[in-house]
Amino acid sequence: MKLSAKVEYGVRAMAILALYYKEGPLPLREIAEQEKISLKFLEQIVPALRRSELIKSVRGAQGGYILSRPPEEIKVGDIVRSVEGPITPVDCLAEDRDDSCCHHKDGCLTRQVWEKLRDKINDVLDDVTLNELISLKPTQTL
Amino acid sequence: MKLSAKVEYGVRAMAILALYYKEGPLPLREIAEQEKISLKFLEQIVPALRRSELIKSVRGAQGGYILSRPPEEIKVGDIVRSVEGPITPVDCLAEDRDDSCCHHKDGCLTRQVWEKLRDKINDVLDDVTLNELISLKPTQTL
DNA sequence: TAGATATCCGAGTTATTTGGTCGGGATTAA
DNA sequence: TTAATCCCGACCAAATAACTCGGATATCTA
Repeated sequence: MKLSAKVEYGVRAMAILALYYKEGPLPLREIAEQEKISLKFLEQIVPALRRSELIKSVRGAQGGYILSRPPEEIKVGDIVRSVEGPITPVDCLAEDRDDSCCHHKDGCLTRQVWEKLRDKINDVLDDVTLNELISLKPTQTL
Repeated sequence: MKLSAKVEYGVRAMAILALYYKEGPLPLREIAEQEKISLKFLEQIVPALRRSELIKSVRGAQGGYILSRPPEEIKVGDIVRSVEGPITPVDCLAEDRDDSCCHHKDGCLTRQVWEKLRDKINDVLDDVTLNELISLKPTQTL
């Protein structure tokens, strides 16, 4: 029950972009430095975010990335699903196989839990926007 | 954001054991057949459940496994955590590293979401007992 | 006591996924 | 024109997942 490093980095990157939202495009190099992420690895993560239209790219010198919409309109769930695809706790919930979950024709005993789990995960992640992420600021290292 | 096959099989196996709870120990062979799971793979999954005292084993001929407690007292969350360990959506929530989540000394922007996510996942899974699993019966293949 | 039936244990194997790296091409501001 | 930047695809190593296999140990039944 883990998120991939890609998702974690993706969300961190988006949080940084939220902080710089009003200041025009921010190059990946900056994000990579601030978050201590390999630039090359970051480059591999952001295309998904762009294709989902969560960010826009500005090519060439002085270019970079900028959020497509204000931070309060972007949910963490959007980011997670963009980078990792739809939330599917177990394979049999994938879209392509509407019918046969397991081999049981008489109804699978466990499917309901997994559906509920999937829905709740989406709920939690959709309940937090980038704006909340950067303003609820620090749980403080305490 | 996937559960392992072990967890999925583990929950399925526990559901079967719940169905047979009143009939004494059920051998793995039976479960393996009903759920079309490799016996040898099942053998590798159940020890965790036994060590967590969710099931008891009866060795020798006519032996098998039986739930340690009635189905209504066993939560799906118990099973998942038993087989897969504690729910940690991202590594920095693991127990051993209370302090440094990421490299930020000034408080990590994202940690809160992951904590919330972890808690909600546990909530959902702890909200369903084996009894509910086998009595809410079929979402019907529909 | 002799099977037969089970659990139990640990090592080995294969396939997939993850978490990257690397090289270079296309675009554009200065 | 040069330097900064995004963009794309191939490659790679390590870890993990999903099994398999062989056999030891316990115990019921006959």
